[in-house]
Amino acid sequence: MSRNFMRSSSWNFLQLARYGRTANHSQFSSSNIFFHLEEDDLSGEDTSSLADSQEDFDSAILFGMLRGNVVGLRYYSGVVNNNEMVALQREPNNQYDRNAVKVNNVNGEQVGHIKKELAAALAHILDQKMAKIEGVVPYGAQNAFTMPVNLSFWGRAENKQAVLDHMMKYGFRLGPIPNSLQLGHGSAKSKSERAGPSYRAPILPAVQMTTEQLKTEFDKLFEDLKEDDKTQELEPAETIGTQLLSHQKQALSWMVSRENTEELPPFWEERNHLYYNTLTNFAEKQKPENVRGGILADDMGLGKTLSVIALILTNFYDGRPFPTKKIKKQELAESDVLKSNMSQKQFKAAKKTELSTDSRKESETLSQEASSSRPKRQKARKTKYTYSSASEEDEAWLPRKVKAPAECTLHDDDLFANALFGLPTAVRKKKNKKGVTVSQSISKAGPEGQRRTTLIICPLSVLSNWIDQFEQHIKPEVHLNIYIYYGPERTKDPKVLSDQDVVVTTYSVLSSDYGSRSESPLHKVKWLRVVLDEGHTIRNPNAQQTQAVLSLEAQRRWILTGTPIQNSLKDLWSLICFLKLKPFTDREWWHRTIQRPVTTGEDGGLCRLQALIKNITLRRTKTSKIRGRPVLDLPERKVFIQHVELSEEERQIYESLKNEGKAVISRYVSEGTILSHYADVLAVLVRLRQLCCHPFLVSSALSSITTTADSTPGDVREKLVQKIKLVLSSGSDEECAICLDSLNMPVITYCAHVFCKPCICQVIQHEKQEAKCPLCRGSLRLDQLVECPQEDLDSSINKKLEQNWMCSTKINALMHALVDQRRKDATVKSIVVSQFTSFLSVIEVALRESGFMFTRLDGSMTQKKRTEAIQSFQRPDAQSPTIMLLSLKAGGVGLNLTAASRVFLMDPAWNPAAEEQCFDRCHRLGQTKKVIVTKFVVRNSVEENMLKIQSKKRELAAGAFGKKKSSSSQLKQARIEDIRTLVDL
DNA sequence: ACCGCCGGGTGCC
DNA sequence: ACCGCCGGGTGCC
Repeated sequence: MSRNFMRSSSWNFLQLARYGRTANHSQFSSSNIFFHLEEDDLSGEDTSSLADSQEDFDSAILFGMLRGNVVGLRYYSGVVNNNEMVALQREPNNQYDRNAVKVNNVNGEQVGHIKKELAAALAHILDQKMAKIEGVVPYGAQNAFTMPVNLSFWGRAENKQAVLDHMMKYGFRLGPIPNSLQLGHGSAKSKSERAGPSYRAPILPAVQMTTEQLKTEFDKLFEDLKEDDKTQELEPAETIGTQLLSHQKQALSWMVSRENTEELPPFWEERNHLYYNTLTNFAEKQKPENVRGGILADDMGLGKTLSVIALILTNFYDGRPFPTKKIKKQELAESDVLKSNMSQKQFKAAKKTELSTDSRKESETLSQEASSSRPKRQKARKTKYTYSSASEEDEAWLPRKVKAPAECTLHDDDLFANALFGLPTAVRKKKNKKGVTVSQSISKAGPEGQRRTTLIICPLSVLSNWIDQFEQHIKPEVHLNIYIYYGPERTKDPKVLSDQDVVVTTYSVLSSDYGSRSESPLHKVKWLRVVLDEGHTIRNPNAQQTQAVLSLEAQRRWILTGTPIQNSLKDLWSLICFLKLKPFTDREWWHRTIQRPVTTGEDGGLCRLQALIKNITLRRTKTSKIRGRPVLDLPERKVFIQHVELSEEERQIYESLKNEGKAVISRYVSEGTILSHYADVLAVLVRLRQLCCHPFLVSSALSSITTTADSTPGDVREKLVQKIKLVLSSGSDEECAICLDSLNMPVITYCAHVFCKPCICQVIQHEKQEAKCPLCRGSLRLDQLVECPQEDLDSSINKKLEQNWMCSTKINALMHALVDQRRKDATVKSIVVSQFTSFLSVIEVALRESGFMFTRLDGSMTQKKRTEAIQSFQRPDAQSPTIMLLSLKAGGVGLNLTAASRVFLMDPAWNPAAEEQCFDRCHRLGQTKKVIVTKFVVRNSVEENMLKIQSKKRELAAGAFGKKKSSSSQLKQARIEDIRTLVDL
């Protein structure tokens, strides 16, 4: 590898990691300790020349302040108040001055211009993004011609001097900082049970973790705000057939009140007939519209879906429930047939078809399956599913429930409308495509017009769950129209959608529709309500998916997520945008008023964030209590850390590899180049972690990564192959930056970024010659993508396994526990989790030897096989496997493995949250037994050091999102210390 | 703008 | 006076 390539590739590798931090969509999540350490490590590199123009002024410091003037006030309509924040915007095409800088108020209305002499100095700084300049008008807001403006200059520390010098050249000296102005598998079944080899019990006692250690940062935000007005309960509409739990009634009450509220949004006050924003000091006559929605951030398993279903039916229209009034029964039955919807059974059949197909392609013809197997007649049922097919489309847009005959009278329409809304209606004539004139009722009154449709957007994996739950919880006699907008036969007609009560679709369908904008019926409907299930999937503001969601038109907006803040405060911004919270939908105001104050630890910053989140979020954890009783009567859960000691042979191999790694790392440390050799450091650590599990895991293919040679094109390719293997085996959160899902057919780009093959191919196709890497904007070519030779990693393991099987300390400890458990109670099921799927393969051998029945779930399995594995494991019969081998990242959030009550975490994860989520797959609603989690950690190894660093990070985080960090050099030193800690240097 | 600047009108004291 | 001074016209970038 040439020096040059080494530099650029490693730079990109790092860049990828850093991007993961800033945009939270890299395969390395920021929770990954390594990459967390990255942060602004690249600040010294030539980042500015790269198109990485993301506004990451996260680590911005204040350079200084300057008083300037805003001129030309009389030409613009934008007004400001004293002390109001203003935004500066370059106007390079101004015909009078290429240096022009506009001054806008919070609403984006132009107030004036920066006086030209100053603008001449500022233009370069703004254009080169050397600093971000923020303005506040201190006084003189009422002036007719000019007004003063206090400008504060923010940027990366390394740009400070250049900015000061530049300003000086133009005769401006930045002043000091006035304190007051800082606002600113295939499943394998063994034969019969037999004893198998015996395993020793671990020598060291298991240590239980305290609940405090398990507490997440997000929950800390809610801690001192338990004295809420969110304890009111509301019984759901009678159309809901399920008895709601107390906390679900609270959720319902809170959601209904948020949808119907007339209160001002957070940080707004009414002051003498004007509406003031207390953060920006912006005021306007028009009342800022309240957010009719919010974030339901309950823990997984508390019933968010049920709460939303209850909301839809309870607050169906204008504070009223879904109508229960029966419309002529005959007509109803008739309409059901005419609409040819699927029966429940058929839907389930269709669902299986759906699951058998690769979820990513979303190409199965759900509706075709449905319509081909559709019966001629069927009984009325509780929930109607409307499917689009060519023959139905023309009629489907007719008013719900009643297919209006062509000669439909005004009277009938009125009846219909009244039954629906209890409101006066007007009737207008409309022609459908066939030219048959029918009548359609349109509600005249009501602030929401005729909107009545709720759009639910969810990941494909939970789509069927929504349908199941609608069926389960709505009384049989209630006829709610649900349209599943999915599959190639989905309607193109927005009218079909807007005549439903509920439309359910997936993020990927929405996103692909959005790609052909003019065609998307989803974007033409004025929705009553849009619900985002697993709403954190829109956390990357640059993703097309997010754009597709944000461009939906809706009055009531809800986000369901158990993890609103996954990595950083930034995750919240997309959510806030979706909720249309003024003024935060504009990135600048979000930064200035919330994000920066919090991250820099500014006074009151956290309080603001708390106030904001408290206002729009309802969050209960499984341990939350209502009137002193836990919201869910979940059996207790205990987490034990089981330390194990390596055997002498293992220790020998470990120490020799460790010393080898130490030598490499200490050389980098002394050269001061460690931070630019991350791939090497990572490789060392991965190998050590693998050794802690089983020596077979250490792939010889990875060991050559540190060798440096001259690069031929073949070499470059080989390096890329090694890099992708490293990424795939590192156990870090492998996520595709495009689909934000776990990697499917991973490929690595020439610039060393890893994506799903289908995802990146789509990008290349779409952008043709111009295609650029979504992460670093490096050029992309189809023929330069390198795939991971999948067979390599696994086959080498399989060969070793076939040839000479051997045990390991961890396998010994696991098998001891499993055998012991089987002796005590053979019905207890266990989940065995590892980040290394190859380790799962090794464990398989041990399980077979001891006659355990097991199944396996990992990321390489098709959706169909996954479902089979889950179903067989969840079955209560005696033939059902008692052990599930699970790869840490496999399966979506909804994965339900409640059949298990024991979890064995074979190796510590970088991300404690990933561990937590894994435990929750069995510790959730439906779990009847006490759950015991065992984390195996090898004494005196990287694993133990990983735990040390994790807890050290937790302490450092102190405030929810980490206060002002130390200087960049201190940070770098800290990272180096972390690496040294990991290898005992 | 109750300013600054511009350019025309004007011109002893 | 190729000045000074006066007062009207005028006004972002």
